[in-house]
Amino acid sequence: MANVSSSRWDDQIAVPEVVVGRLPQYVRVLRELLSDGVQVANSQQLGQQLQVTPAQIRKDLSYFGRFGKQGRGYSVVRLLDELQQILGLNQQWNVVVIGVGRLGRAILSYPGFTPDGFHIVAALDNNPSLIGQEVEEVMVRPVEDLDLVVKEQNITIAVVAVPVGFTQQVIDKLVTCGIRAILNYAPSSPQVPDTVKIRSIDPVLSLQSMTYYLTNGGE
Amino acid sequence: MANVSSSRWDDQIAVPEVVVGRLPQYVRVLRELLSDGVQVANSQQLGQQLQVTPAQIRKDLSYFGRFGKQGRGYSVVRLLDELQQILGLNQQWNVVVIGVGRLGRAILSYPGFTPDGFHIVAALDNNPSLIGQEVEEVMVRPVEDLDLVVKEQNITIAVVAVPVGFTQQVIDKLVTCGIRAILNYAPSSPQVPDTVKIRSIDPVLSLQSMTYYLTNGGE
DNA sequence: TAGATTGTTAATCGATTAACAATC
DNA sequence: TAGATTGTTAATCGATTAACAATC
Repeated sequence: MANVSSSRWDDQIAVPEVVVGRLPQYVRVLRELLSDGVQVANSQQLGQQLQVTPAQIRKDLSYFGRFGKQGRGYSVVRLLDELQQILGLNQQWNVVVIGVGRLGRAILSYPGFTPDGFHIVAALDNNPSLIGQEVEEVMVRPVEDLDLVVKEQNITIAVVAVPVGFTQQVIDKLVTCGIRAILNYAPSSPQVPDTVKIRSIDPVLSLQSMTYYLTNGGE
Repeated sequence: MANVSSSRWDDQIAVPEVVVGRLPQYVRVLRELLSDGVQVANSQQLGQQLQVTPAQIRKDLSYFGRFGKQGRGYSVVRLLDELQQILGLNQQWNVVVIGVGRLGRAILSYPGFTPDGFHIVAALDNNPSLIGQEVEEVMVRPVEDLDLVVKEQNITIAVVAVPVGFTQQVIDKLVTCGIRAILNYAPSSPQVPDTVKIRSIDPVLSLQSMTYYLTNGGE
């Protein structure tokens, strides 16, 4: 019942960004539970693991569908699969890294991306002495080839690891090429149109927001 | 006037965590303005740079004091210095890195911490073949020495770069040693008492929250 | 069936924004 | 002084939590 067309979950209600931000954490916990052999979990148990209230978990999930069973809870495999589907984690994503300096190389050699379906298939730099070199099985190409590389290799995500002064111009180029998801490692907050998503990895900002508590309040 | 004791800004009102989280970004923008030779900026201009409303900037700052001049705006040097003071950025912070694997070494060689006053003065691992080695001018010591090292070198911040399975136990040890600020690079969400601040650097989570928009909504 | 837990609505809480008197 | 912009209060907006009927 109540299956009238106007009640379909994806009709109008936009999902708040803060909810989307929590889903990957749900996925992580569900994977753990799955590998621990847990078959069913209720919102109470999930909430405990995730440090959020059970009500929030149920509310968050309700934006996407009805995945639980009253009186029982959620099937771990089922919920995991649904969330992975929703987030697009059941597919491969091709990634280009811009900037093959110290940081760029660390990113290229980081083994944590591949198991989650993020494949670094291209690396660009404008340093002539790097171009043509092979780094972690990826050939370094000039930044001018960006457009070409993105099309050729069906790339949808870019990781930016260039010096801070070049960040904005590189990101502008990425946007022009049609890239709509950017992971920025430079200590800057570049501007993008709101059709494009960007996340910045910025350890110094994280440290600086903690020293506040070391300096003041904390007895 | 209105300087009665009960109206002092730091009397009761706790500063929301979300406000503290924005201050380091304010600092960054102010530093840019300073190096561009800008002497005065109003909340309108600051808001533009930071992509927030002028009202939010004024409100945020009002938690800490009255730094502006009506009709003019804020002195860039003055405001910068005040915020650096509030965040504790005018002092040096000694940092220990736990885990000297691939990631730990990348962190040790990252040049972005030092200019902001974060000095990595110790590195710990439990791999016997690493102990005693010097990495980026820091001698690797066994994890058992943690307590000793923290005391000896007056360390207040820890960076965790151990494999995910060891994260929680390492963090428990840090908490026991009195560390109250932790930067965690492992893909996990460790539990800490709420006297301790922790921030996690997790590029995969960031990517996963963006693929949602690549998969669905984005026309 | 009785017990448990969901999905959802309504109440609460907190953060953002608007508005404006104070004042440089 | 007139004009501009702050600091702050009140209004709005949005997110979290509580509560409970629906239902497994």
